[in-house]
Amino acid sequence: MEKLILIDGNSIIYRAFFAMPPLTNSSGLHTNAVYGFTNMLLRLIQEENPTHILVAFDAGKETFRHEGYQEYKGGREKTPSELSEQFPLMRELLESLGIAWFELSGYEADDIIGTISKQGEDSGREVLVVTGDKDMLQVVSDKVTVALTRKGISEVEPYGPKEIEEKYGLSPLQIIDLKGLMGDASDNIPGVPGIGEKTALKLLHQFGSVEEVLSHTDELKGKMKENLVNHAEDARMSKRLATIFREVPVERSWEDMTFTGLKEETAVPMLRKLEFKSLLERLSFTGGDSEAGHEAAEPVKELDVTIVNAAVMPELGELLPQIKDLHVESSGENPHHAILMGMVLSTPERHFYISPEFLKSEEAGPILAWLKDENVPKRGYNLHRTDLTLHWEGIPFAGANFDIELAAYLLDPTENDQTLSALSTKYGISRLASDDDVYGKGAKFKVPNEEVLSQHLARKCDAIMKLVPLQEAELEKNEMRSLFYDLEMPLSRILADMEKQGVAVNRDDLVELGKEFEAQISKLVAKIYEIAGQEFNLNSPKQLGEILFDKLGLPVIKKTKTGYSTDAEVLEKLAPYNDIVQYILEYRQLAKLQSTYVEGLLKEIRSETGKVHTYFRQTVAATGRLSSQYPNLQNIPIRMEEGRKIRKVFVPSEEGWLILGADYSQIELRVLAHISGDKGLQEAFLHDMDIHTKTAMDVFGVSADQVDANMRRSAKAVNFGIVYGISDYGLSQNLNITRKEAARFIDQYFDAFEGVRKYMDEIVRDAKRDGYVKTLLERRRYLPEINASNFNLRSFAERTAMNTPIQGTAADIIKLAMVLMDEALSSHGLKSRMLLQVHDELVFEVPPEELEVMTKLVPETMEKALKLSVPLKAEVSSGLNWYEAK
DNA sequence: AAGTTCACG
DNA sequence: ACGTACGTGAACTTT
Repeated sequence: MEKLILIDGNSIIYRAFFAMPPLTNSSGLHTNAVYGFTNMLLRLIQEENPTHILVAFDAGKETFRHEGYQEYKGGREKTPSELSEQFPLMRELLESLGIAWFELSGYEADDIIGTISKQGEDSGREVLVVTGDKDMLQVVSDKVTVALTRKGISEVEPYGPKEIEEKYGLSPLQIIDLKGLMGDASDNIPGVPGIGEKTALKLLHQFGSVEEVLSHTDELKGKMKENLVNHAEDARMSKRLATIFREVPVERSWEDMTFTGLKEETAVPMLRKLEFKSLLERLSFTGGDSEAGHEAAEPVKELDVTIVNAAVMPELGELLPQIKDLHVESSGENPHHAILMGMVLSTPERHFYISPEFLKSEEAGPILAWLKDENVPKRGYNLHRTDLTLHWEGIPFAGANFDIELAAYLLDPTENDQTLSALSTKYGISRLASDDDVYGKGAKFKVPNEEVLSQHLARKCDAIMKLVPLQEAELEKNEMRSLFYDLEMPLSRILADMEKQGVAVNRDDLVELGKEFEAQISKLVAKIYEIAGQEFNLNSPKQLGEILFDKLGLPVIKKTKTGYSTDAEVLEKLAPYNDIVQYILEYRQLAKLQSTYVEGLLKEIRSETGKVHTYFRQTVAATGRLSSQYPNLQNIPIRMEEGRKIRKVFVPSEEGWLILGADYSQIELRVLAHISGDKGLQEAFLHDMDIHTKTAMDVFGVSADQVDANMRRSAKAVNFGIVYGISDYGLSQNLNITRKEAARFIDQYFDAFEGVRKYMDEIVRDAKRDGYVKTLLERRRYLPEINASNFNLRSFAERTAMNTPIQGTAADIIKLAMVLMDEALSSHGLKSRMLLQVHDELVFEVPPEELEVMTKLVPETMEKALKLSVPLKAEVSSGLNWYEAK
């Protein structure tokens, strides 16, 4: 016998919230309502043993009931943010448990339940509705039982036709009439004044329905008669409002609601994230090893680790073909200078520890062959680092197939602790000591003896093996398999190749440039000390502040947490008061160039190669962008001529070759045109117009030739603001205008680009509902603060919701282009090399005979990376160095 | 380890 | 009214 449980999600989560004491997980997320709801859900499943389950939610503020009666549900307290932030969590949890949920704009959960219960009943199935709302009793029948919550949510009381008759002396449908007469304060349904439950029941027992009561008012008397006559229309309307609509266009099939058991593989990580330990135990989802939950009680069992030596090699050689999991341990921040500490290869039963010495010995041949075989799929943690570490040891590595760190990043790019230890805890697999605990941190770092080390590394490899299927299930659930396997995994190998290649730097020219800067700096310092009347540490904002504001008496424009602000923005405003300010600004600029770019870059040049080898981090930026370290080659100066000269020292690594750069033109605004569907913006890009001029025309309502430089500048700032998730305050700061003027600009922009306005509204609304936003390629970013009551936190999350799909999709696109470019270079047999990515730009070094083909191939490949409703455009240029490739 | 400033997209 | 533009990394000073 099939049995469906229908749950009124809103009703239950509200009741759970107020019934449960406050509860947060360790990251401060409120979870009490989710906990209460889940508890009840699990109890229901256990007791009722349903074959189908659906949780219905209200969607949107406006429902069809508001059409006839604007005050419907008026006067309600705003939902506290501690509760509203739990809605997205609840939906996510339901999905991970494998329980269907549904909502439909314009309808309440009641109506969805009314509709589905009717369908169930019509097809002869048994239905149990769970809610805290008595209105729901109207759907009761032989087949449909309504369970009303009692005492918070800890108990439910089932109502069939018999129970309703016993309690009220009414039929289920008469519940509507009851509500029509007595009203409902919580929904702001008026009813008839002076008539409460007692009177209403008396009337209904006598006449049967609202209509009958109203047509027999002559048989009544006194105040009650008067009220009924005067409020007849209120009574009819109240009845209409209380009537559950049972014809909702529900697009959920019976199969969609099938419940065959909880989905352990996705439920466990979610319950772990919420830190619902008691639920995990109750479900005996302790996962793999049993120590989770009672860590102290059970001793951690030793893994079977074999230290590999010549004698063990034959045995390992036998097993190699079936090994997929490895962990290479190395120390040091910079992977290009990492020190190899050891390696573990694992089967489900056994772990093989290979010391650095053995790996470099003659006997390790089969292991090296295994490592470099691209047809052997390998799974590990940060295989990008593994590749680089081994590379500098002279050991080729290929075949990366599943990277735990990369998967963790895609599943939650804002989580900053993605260590194997943290992931083990999160997914509830056997505990893994943190590296800091095993090695000590900072100056205390020490490699333990081989027995301890090999055991720790084996545990890591064991964790990798266990995490793979869990993360795979989550990637699958989030529809991220393609993003992971087709984009990020291939890209990680490409990045490693680019980094190994490195970029040649002309050391002599850089030193020379440093001398020029030095000469200018010492002149400026002398002048500054002269005006100040004393020497001081110019690099100290504190000392500088004392000179400027206390000694020279300049006006204080802005303060920081710790004292006077002396940033460039403040100094610009102070410039008219004293010449010293201009000198300080110039000093700051040159000092930055000298320390970060001349001295900093010189330190990063590898003497053996004369190159810098940056490390592109693929798992840090919340939007999906890359970042670059040791050195950062994504922030080499370009805006100011003095700094731009730095680019002259980045040169081809081979005689006669050239540097070629190609950058996307307005990629973010093109992405916005695509995802917002705004016709005007799309039109502009289809005709390849100057987008800032076009914006100025539409915002100021003028023709192209009427747009002056200032209008274009303003329009450009507005466009930036739009991409960043606009706010009047931010724009006013940028353009140095009042907030009111900025607000007017924004309004005019949205009037001109209605599609963009609609997108911005919708993305924020979606984020509030789902708790996350997505890019075109399904990259996610969770926004837990989107429903916060704190204005600052919430506003920040709202701007992030607007910006991330744009910036993130642009990141997706250039990553796609890199994968395509890598394929194109090898399929065309070209010698040209991809060296750098700078968010919307790719940099190559090219032999002269390939310049022509590359000048065509690179922009073409970038432009076809992803098909949008507007064309992508890439512009290419080349020269003897990076400065000239502009 | 945190705060300030500034380089880039 | 609330008070900030989005995303990074490095150098330097102060705590």
